[in-house]
Amino acid sequence: MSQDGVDLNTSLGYLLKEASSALRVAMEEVLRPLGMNVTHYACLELLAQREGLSNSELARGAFVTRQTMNVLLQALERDGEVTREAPVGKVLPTRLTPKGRQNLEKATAAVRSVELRMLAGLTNDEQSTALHILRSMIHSLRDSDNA
Amino acid sequence: MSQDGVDLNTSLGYLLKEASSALRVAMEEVLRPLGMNVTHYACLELLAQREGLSNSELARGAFVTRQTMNVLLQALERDGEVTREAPVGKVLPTRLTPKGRQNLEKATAAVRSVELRMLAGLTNDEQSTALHILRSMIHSLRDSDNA
DNA sequence: TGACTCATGTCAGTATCCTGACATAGGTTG
DNA sequence: CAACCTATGTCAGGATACTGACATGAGTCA
Repeated sequence: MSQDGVDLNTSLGYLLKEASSALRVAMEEVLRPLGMNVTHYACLELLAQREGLSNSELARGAFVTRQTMNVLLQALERDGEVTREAPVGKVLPTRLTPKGRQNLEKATAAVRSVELRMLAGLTNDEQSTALHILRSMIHSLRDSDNA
Repeated sequence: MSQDGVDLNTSLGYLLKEASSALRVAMEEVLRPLGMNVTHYACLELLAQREGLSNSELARGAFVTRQTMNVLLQALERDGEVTREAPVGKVLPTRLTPKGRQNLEKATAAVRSVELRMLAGLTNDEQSTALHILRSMIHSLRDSDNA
């Protein structure tokens, strides 16, 4: 262990990864008792906010590939949490079932408690500043993605 | 695609994941031509900042398991980027070779350019605020990790 | 209308990382 | 000193996500 505070603690990139990792661990922790993982939860949350998203759209929103999201959706459909009925062309719009919506509710509560814990030491001003900063970072990184 | 800006964009947790994902993608992009990935780079950077770190310490610093870091270190040792000589008890301190240090230099430059791009739209004040905010989040999440 | 381009859903194969388990070294406590 | 507990390095096995590739539907342009 030796020391704990080194130069790396002044790197925004490293801290970003560390924070994201800590958040992921905390979320997995509260979602495991509910039989969910982060991708599973993200998928349901996305569907709750925008009904009828396609497989590809969900994949982008959850930061996984189409293939990964596809196997997840197959499992969710098998478990009766979502339905994928009428193909619009080649696109398969997905919708939450009552069961899926119910599962999501418990998960949302669990995840919200984690978010509140994460924001505990921050003022409202700091929170909105954080939103602004993160949006700026994302925008700057995406812009020259193809550089 | 339909709309792009939804309610999810006000969730700090989601934006954190999005930013981290974008940063990871951008880093992988610039590291690939150098024959590195993010974990590989993180390992070398950690060793440059603190000589003689053990496998477990490196794993924690790079946010992977001991096993994953171990196979990476074996590969790095085989390629002559690091050395693991005198076992202190059971601990195997790792050190950078000149070759490893040289590879790291190029990688650091590449990664720094990504970080600068990420911070392009932010003032100095915003950057230090971001450091403060991320540290607070990490601290709050870690505190009750065993809850 | 026909050719072209792009995005989608899906299949197969592979790489990557993690979980579980074990023996061992170090430190602590009685 | 001995018994415990923790942390380390390592091995095997399995889960998870990704890359590559294919055929199909939608939109565009001549």
